[in-house]
Amino acid sequence: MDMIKSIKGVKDILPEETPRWRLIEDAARRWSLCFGYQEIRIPIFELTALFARSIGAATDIVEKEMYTFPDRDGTSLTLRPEGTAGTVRAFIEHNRAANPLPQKYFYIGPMFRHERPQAGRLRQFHQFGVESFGTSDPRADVEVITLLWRLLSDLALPDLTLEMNSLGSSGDRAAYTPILLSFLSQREPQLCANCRRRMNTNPLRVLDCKVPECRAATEEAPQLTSHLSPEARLHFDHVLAGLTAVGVPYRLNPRLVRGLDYYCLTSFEITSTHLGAQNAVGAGGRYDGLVETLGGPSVPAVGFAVGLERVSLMLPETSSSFGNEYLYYVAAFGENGTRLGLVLLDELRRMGLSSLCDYRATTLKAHLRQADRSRCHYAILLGDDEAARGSIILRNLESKAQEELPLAGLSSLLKSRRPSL
RNA sequence: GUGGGUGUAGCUCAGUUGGUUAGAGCGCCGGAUUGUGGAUCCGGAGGUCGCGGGUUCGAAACCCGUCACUCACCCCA
Repeated sequence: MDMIKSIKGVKDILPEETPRWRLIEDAARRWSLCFGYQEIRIPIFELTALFARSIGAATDIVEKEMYTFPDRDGTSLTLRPEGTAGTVRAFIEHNRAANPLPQKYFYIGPMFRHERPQAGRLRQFHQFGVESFGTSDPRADVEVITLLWRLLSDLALPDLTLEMNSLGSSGDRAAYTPILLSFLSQREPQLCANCRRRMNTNPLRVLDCKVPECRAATEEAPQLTSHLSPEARLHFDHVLAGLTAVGVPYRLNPRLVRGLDYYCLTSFEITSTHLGAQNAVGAGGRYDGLVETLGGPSVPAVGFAVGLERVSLMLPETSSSFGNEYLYYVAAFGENGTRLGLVLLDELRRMGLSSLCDYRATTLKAHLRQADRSRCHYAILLGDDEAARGSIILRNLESKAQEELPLAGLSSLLKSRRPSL
């Protein structure tokens, strides 16, 4: 019979790796709560229309990357490709805008996109993201960017760069696009085939092309940031000034374009040179119109998302080299020792003292080998000799020091030695 | 969707111009040590050589196809 294997582009996170994932997730939760963001848990599937309407029907995500399937009654459902749409939907559905604003949420969980897997890109991947609702003040932009920067810095990720841009209002972009197009059409022969196609589909993306010839050809292209409305310009200046004030370093990147339709004004991305081609660790921006687009009140919002696989790829080994550790190994052997050991093991665990035993082992030697391998700090030796004396031998597995202790009340005694646990 | 690279033991990999029974290190199990772990020594288990077809007296090796993994394009976190 053929072995059933996992689906292309999905990964098992094995016990050896879960400690590093907990480290990342714990840091994300800690920093979020510290900044006043509260956790929200939303479904991993939604009506397809939600994503089509929010992300943009013409984007790659919606056009060809969604896991979409019919429910039994025929309605089209989709595994979430990102977290903002569902968070906004929940915000509207529960009429959260009737509660005092601002409201700040964060989420952690799996997302799904049907792409060809490569380094740092999977079909099921994990994102941590935040959404700040109700504040159009640029300090809200500064806050989410600062949260992202503090988190990634805390995790000691190497060589991070924060890139900043402003996409202006939708009106600004509408006014700018023809200006850009007239420039591009002059240079069209120098552009790559992809960019000539992009001129029709998404002209802003031409500025973001990696092909050197395209970069050279667009070197002197008119920049969106020099065609911003006064309000958008002022907002952007305040965001940049705020970042400087709190000491978050950034680099202006006028070519930075976000792929999702709902972004406006502030747009940012944090990249690292340690990631291969998919070099964005986290990215986000402002999306003031999205809540209204999805049928809610007019509520400004700003947020970001972080790719946790990419964080994990960059996480220094030193900060995650610990494995799972346990306190006690109960080496119970012999007829009476085995019987008493079963009860002792349970008593230790009820005290909250992590304890292991390999029930296959019948000799002390085999027990100690298991105790060593399983990273326990102490072994509790309980054979028939000890059983007859009503005692155990507590062995420190690092120092090899042993002491004999009474079996009665042992778990309480050991607990009192480690009150912090 | 398009292109490149790689598929041999649980893991990392050798395997000569095609030649007998496919190897090593690590890991695993056991013994040396019948109540004391990690070190050492000895032994053992573990393989459809990704899969299918072809060439050949003979294929892990050569050819064709296919699948998987991987990197990159596209796009994105």
